Amino acid sequence: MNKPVLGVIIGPTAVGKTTISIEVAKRMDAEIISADSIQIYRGMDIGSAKPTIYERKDIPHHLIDIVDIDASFSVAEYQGLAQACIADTYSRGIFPIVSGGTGLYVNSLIFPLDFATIPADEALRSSLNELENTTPGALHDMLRMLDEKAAVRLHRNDRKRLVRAIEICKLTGSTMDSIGGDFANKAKKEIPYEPVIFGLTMQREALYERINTRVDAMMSAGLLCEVRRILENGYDPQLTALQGLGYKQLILYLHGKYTIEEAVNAIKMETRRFAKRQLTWFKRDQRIQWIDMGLISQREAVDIITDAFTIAGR
RNA sequence: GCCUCGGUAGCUCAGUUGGUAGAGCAAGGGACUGAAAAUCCCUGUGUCGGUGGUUCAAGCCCACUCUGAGGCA
Repeated sequence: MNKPVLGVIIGPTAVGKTTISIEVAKRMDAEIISADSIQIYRGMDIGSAKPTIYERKDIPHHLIDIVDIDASFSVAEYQGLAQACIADTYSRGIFPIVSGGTGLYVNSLIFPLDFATIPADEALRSSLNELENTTPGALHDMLRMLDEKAAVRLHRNDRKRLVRAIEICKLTGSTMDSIGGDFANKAKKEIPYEPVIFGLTMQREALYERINTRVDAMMSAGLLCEVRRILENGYDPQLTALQGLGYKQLILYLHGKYTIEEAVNAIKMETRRFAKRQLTWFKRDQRIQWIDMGLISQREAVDIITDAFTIAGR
């Protein structure tokens, strides 16, 4: 029995996913499901490079503007919403295209990942962080007692993951292994669709050039006003959402920690590094068919992807 | 024209009494299961401005030379 096809378009920031995805969707009367951890936030438009209302008017886009900036959100929630969204498009006879650059969000759909059902426990988290501050290495030692295998896998400095692992162990009394699957998919679980994945890429130098240009464009489009407005609305600069590229650095500028030039340069630099990390993330998924956007035109890329999606979908 | 101080990694610089170099940042590589634009790990990068000389041995000493900054005239 054939599983329905899921179109997936991934790639580093600024490579041109938005345009390509929309063009492919137009040709196929498809709908787009965003896999972007910043575009989910209402009010973060310019800095997150959200497709504009105009770009979205012909093609329904899902999972953009779904929460407020101070909402707590997680991959697990994303996975649930996206799976429901995908199921809904199938039921309406529509082809779904997942498009985005947040590796973990994408993987939550194209790997059979089961996230532990334990929500965040802020009190536990802050006390664990406190403990690590006073006794460095304490978290790793603690996890070793609770879940030897998880402790081996995590570096002793990787605070966030150590905290999360301890959180799960403490609240369930069991280990990570017994709760979830893993990337290697040893459990041989299956996802309910057949992903056809295209990765957009480009020579590093060209990509970096595009990033620099795009950051300048964001500044002329009024990113600073957007950031100012967010702060005026009373949002705490410490919020996870506001650690996003462009927001974090402009907040530092507004707080007088940076000159405007320094802030803009920092945005460019950190965006380049982010793109590198995205590439590292996606590199290991052998199913991805890579398209070098430096070698072919946008139109050709759209042709290739549309054809592949269409043929697979038959 | 003279004097002084510089020229060492992509950048800013360190380099002991001569034993062919090292920090930070940048960069590259990697990890990633409910914060992921987050978090974390690893790694070099060299005609020491050039040419001669002294020396077993020169980034370091000497001469010449190119070049930058400042000062004096």
